[in-house]
Amino acid sequence: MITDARVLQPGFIPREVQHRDAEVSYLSHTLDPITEQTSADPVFLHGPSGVGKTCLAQFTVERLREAVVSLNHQYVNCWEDYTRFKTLYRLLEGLDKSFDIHRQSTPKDVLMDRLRTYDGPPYVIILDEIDQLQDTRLLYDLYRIPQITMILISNNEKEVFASLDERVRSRLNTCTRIKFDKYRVDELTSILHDRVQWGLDPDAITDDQLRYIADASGGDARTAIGILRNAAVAASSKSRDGILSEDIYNAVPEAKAEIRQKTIDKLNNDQKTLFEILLSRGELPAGELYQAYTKQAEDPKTRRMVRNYLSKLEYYNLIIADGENRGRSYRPRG
DNA sequence: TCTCCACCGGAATGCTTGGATG
DNA sequence: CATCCAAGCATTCCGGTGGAGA
Repeated sequence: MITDARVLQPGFIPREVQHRDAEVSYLSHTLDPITEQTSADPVFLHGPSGVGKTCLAQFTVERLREAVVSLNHQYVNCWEDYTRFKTLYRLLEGLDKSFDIHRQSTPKDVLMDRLRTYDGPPYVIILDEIDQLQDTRLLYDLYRIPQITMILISNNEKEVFASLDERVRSRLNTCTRIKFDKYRVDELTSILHDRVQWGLDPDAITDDQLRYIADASGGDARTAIGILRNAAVAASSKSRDGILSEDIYNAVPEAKAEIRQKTIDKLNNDQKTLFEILLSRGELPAGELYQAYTKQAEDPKTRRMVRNYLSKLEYYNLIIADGENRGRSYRPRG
């Protein structure tokens, strides 16, 4: 029944992007100078998760590559590579210039120097989840490298700009910003329909079932495709040639749990402890949470460090922080 | 309305780690 | 092998904030 599993994978880049015509043409237009072998101004893509920001950026760069004779490009997820070193390392990797860098610190800033001396064709870099970068001056440094064109992606426009260093902000304030809204149910349905066409037997699933999935995913394409994948896998493991509604009902919580589990796996022990306390006890004021944590953790960290952990958990959408200052309390999400 | 204080989060400083270097 | 050094994590210090209670 599954004819091509790749199109149901999270990182798959489709050959056509649907319902984002305006965004695609806006982005391509901004990147136009690259076809003349010069770099373009930075672009900032923002909007909630699962609305096609990453997909569209990669898709557009892919298309640009077909039109331009020579062009280097690289995608970096700043959630995973959030330090200056790791980000720079990835960027050099994209130019095949990282071969002799093996450790976390060759002399002071060799990586940046090497990037600065790059004088090849235009280098288009996609920096995803830039709000996770701990050193935002990196953006300023990259901005000043003439060959580099930056596509910046983030969920939260305001927070990013608030956290930026003054010099970066004044530069990026004027750059092109493209806002992405959540997909509507009919849009998601047709996106799913497209994936089915490439990845499943045509009769495996009905339009009504696709619409149900689209509705259940809350406008998030990643979740929707995850649900479709799980339902398809469940059906084919039972050697059926079509997806039953039952497969879909089961796949909804499964897919959501999968996405959540992926982020939980990235937590360290202290962060997990905090999250588990909130899961078992529900909402807690900050003080009580810290007390519970010190009892449970074998080597409790300081209050300040715990605040860092909690803000990380909040960013990961695992917990919700209510209230300001003195009255703040934390509770698990969902 | 004023004062207190729990809590937030920025910044400076300290500690640990592990590849590089002689 | 000993030493060096910056990354990365953690602690310390501290000003800011807003709700509770006098």
